[in-house]
Amino acid sequence: MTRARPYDRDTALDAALTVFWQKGYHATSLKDLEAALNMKPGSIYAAFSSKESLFLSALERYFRQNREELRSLAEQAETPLKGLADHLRGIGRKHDADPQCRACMLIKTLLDTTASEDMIADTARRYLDQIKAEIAAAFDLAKSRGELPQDADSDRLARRYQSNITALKIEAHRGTDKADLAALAEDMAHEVERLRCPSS
Amino acid sequence: MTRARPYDRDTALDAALTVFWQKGYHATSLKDLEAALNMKPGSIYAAFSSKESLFLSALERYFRQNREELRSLAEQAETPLKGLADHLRGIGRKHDADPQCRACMLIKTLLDTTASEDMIADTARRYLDQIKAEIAAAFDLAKSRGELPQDADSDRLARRYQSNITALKIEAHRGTDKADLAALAEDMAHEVERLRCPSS
DNA sequence: GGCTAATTTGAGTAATTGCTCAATAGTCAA
DNA sequence: TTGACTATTGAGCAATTACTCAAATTAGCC
Repeated sequence: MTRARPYDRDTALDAALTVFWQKGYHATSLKDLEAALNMKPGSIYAAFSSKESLFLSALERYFRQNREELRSLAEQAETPLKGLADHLRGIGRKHDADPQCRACMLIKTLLDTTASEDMIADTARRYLDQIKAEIAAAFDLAKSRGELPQDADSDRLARRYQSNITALKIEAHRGTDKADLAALAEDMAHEVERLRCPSS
Repeated sequence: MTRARPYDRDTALDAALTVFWQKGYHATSLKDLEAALNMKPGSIYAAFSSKESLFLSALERYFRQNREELRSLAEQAETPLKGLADHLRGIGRKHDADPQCRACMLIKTLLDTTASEDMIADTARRYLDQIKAEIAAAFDLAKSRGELPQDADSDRLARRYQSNITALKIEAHRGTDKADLAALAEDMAHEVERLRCPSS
């Protein structure tokens, strides 16, 4: 019996993320993971210690990707506010092939996690807070550029904005059709753009 | 050994709903249910046939309660739009004892459900659609009373409104503190009230 | 080629899963 | 009191769970 090619950590983590995203932490069995990672139980445990630890590593990968996406979007945007508005439109337009992977993985994790898995829920919460901070930074930038009034409350706006993303992704997961989803995203984007200072 | 008092269906369903709400469908074991319902496995299966069927019955109960709450709120409201806005404020104010039971059970179910449990996911989707229809009816009423412009799109407004409720409840589940949650709810409520016809 | 260290393997672990059913306990009309 | 009927019991089932480890396989170095 020949031995399989040594695993590649990132490839394995991506595969794990996909399964966990599709089925959720509890509903994903080691058998599922063995199939997805193409690794036998022993290898999985040698590499990742436990199912929980593997999940946390996959979740971290998801978080990093999302944060990076958000940052690069902020950099490329014409103005901070337009960047935020267009990001919403982008989510509304995107229709992932897999309908099970449309909701935000962090939110899904938060709702799927029991009191007996503090570690996981706390991690998801921390990541969500960090993303909210990124959003708040974008609103701050908009303020410093005069795109938003000086007395605008960045944290409050960020919370509202993140709520919109959460809801929009859940709506996509729910199966809302393309046109309706785009309309919802447009409503949200419009709300962001209405914040703009008349003078700017 | 004395026999336990015969079970009361609604009491049992409420208990089941609580556990399922706290832990989710997958993470809830029959042992958990036995303890919560104070029934032995045999009795549970005699009464509810299967874990899935018990879950569906509990979910239906949750749905009926929510629908009723929404309807009675619509009836009592000063005006339809004010009723909808105040409902959001109410959710923002409410701080349930159990932080695991703050997110909407239908959304939680939708995200927790794998492809292998179509029945459950589809049921949750149907219930969500019915609730959306109730909201749309409230917006329609607002139109017929001149509170909303005649060209307002009730379905679109309803989708947006339901998204707000989803996000608000998830934010509560996340553990956002009272003041911030209330502020978020106020933002959402304000958005509803801004729809009002200037003439009304 | 031969040696060593590092990986992978997969049968097997104990514990838990959802669930069954023969035995038991209670109820109530006759 | 009896006996027929219903509801409850809980030990126990096969299947699955997360996980382990001694043996097998490989790669890297001399």
